[in-house]
Amino acid sequence: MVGGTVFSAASNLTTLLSNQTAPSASQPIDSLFHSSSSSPFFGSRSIVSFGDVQGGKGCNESFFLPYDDNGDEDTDEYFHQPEKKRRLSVEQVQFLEKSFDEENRLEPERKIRLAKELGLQPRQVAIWFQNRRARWKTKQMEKDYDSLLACYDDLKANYDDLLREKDELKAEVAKLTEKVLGREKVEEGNFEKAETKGCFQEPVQKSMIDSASEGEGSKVSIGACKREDIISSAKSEMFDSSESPRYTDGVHSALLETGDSSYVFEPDHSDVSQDEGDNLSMTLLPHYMFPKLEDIGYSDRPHSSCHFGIPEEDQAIWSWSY
DNA sequence: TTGTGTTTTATTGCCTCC
DNA sequence: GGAGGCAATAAAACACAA
Repeated sequence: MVGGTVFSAASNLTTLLSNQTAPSASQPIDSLFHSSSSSPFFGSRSIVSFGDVQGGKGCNESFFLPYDDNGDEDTDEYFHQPEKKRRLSVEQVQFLEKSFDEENRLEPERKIRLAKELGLQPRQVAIWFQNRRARWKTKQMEKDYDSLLACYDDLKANYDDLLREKDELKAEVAKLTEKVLGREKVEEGNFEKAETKGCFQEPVQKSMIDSASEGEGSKVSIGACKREDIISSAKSEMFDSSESPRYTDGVHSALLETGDSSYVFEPDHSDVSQDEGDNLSMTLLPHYMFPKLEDIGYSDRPHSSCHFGIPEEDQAIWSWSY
């Protein structure tokens, strides 16, 4: 990159020159880049001379040799040394962090101003912001990942509960059906007996059927009812029963209130590909199972909105905006 | 002291926008 | 076409265990 090359050359030169001189003597060189010399960060710690970066540890010390200490020899040495990276001072970084918190984008004027205040090259400030944005993004992705993982765990637990509940309901339906059929057989036997005896007359049969279909939620008197009627009555009895302890939460009652029992009685996909969890097929799951992330406390980023892609207008799965 | 992993600073190449 | 942003990467600086 052209700019980078120019900068490197310039900073190389200034570094070399500053290494030849005492810290205070480097200011005239700095002023080539910075018109202001009143910055608290300005002077020996700028791009041209990082004297005490990180408390003077590491090779920064070697970059800031004492003025009266074999200067000429080192001058030649450093003239042939490529530009080295130097870390910004704690104060500089703190200042930049504060500025980044205010606004993570740099307008040209702000960049110049910050550079002046910190005694850095504008390009250094720009690079710092760029790298800082990259770090922020990485952190944000980690956070997002954790949140999504938590969401997934919740959903999977919910899904497993529903599966278990569905199995229980199925078993109960089977049990009731069996019971009803048993009684039906007995009644059929009695009916045939009675019929052969001729003690059943038309009006009586009709009244039995009427009473059976009238009594929603009541005990169905099983006689000449059709098998389908009986089963459906049993089902409605089962679901209408206020004694049932299972539907106490909003989710389940909402499920039943829809009047759409397909969630419960739909063909059992889970039995076909029952690798639970791994085959957690979002498309098979009802809407209520997918809370918005905000609803579960995930609102870290103002513009983020992860809805897990569920039916609400068929939002795309996993897509959210920054 | 040294090897190794992590963090920070800087470069490069590509892309988008004006 | 130039400026600025980003991803990928290099390399220096740093931390730390052995």
